[in-house]
Amino acid sequence: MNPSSREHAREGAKEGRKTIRVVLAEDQGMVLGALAALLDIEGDISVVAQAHNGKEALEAVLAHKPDVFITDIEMPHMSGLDVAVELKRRRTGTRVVIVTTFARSGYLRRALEAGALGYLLKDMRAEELADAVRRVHQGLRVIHPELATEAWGEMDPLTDRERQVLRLAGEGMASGDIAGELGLSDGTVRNYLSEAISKLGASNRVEAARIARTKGWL
Amino acid sequence: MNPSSREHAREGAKEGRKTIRVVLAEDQGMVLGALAALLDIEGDISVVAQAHNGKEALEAVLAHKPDVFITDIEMPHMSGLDVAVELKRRRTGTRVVIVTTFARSGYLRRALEAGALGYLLKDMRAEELADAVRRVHQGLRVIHPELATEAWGEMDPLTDRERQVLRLAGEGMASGDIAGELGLSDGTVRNYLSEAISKLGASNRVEAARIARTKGWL
DNA sequence: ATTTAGAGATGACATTTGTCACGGCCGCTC
DNA sequence: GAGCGGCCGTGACAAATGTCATCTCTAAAT
Repeated sequence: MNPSSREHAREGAKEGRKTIRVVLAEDQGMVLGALAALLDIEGDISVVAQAHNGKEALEAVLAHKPDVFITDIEMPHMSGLDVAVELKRRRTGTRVVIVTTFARSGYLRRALEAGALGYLLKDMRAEELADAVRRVHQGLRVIHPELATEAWGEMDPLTDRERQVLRLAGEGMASGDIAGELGLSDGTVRNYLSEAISKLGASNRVEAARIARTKGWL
Repeated sequence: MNPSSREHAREGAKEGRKTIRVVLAEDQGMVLGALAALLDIEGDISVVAQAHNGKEALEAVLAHKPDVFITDIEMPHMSGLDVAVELKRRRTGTRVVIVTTFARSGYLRRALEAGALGYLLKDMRAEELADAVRRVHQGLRVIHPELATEAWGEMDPLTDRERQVLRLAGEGMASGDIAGELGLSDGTVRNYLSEAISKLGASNRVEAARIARTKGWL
């Protein structure tokens, strides 16, 4: 926030061997633009493309081959995690930094499995972002401190069906409707819900859905 | 209101225009810093203070007497709407711009009642923010286009009790627990819920809570 | 080959939830 | 003063929900 300490000379914007090329993805246009502005202030970082959703993001990364790809998780069309998985599969050398609102163990685990090097929360100080980008660019891992420590193991105990049923129940659908939607019997749906409620230590479907949601399992 | 305290008549801006002094409030540190960076790029806008929550924001506005106050809604301690209400009560001349994720009619209505001149959504293009600030500074009203049109009347049909009960029910609490929490009878709680469900055209408490939440009535 | 686990189902049962009809008590307004 | 609407309660009833035991079938793991 002090523009006076800008001793990075502008001498070699192009030939300067050290500019880190970045692609940014974030669905909220205002935040996207603001983050780009924030990073562009830094002399050694250059935002080469911005994307408003997962599909655009994937295309942008493949087209520009940036050093670092910074992405939100919850976006239309394709989540940031999905994009990370796809990039890992394609073996692009791009390092991935996840920037999200949610401190959910499930998200962090999936991010690391997808090969992301950075996982940061949006309530971090803005000044630390550029530094995190530099660290990740060097191949270092940067995890938000509150998440890095802890026994953030807590595996998801739900089976696919349980998760599926619980998600619909959390939206307010009745057991019968869920059964119809998934082609199951009414009793089966109630069984799955009962199991999920018990596994999560809840006392009804709504609380169970709430718990699963906050853990990032839904 | 004619505050002639123009001691800050710095002429850093190339044009003859005086700089617009802004206080920013937003709970996510990264977004806060990024928006500040975005605005500081503009020659005629200067961010004089940043706040991470409602209480800080109120103090900052009272201390700095900015031309424009830009704030998120959902923040710890005090919501942006609460701050706006308090500023109106104290008759500070500061113009208020709400910047939020949520396109909820209830929020918009309350913002306008609180005297806010701007109501913008975060998925707007970032470039438009500075322009909105300038417009609001001139006393013009700037409402996000998608909200400005439409029959965004849709008054909240819920009574205080119904809202209160529905909020707890939406968290997963059982009727009996809600009754205990609010010092009511079990049957009364069920009556309120039944009323709310009927008013909102839902078919159960969960759906009712979901509907109320998306409308900004909860 | 045997065990284990997920998916799917049924029937029975107790509890919770949603609805309705009907009271009462306030405070406001016409 | 009568009427209205919010608030609070009761009792009764139907429907939805949650729990349990028990059963089949299939695909993996030991």
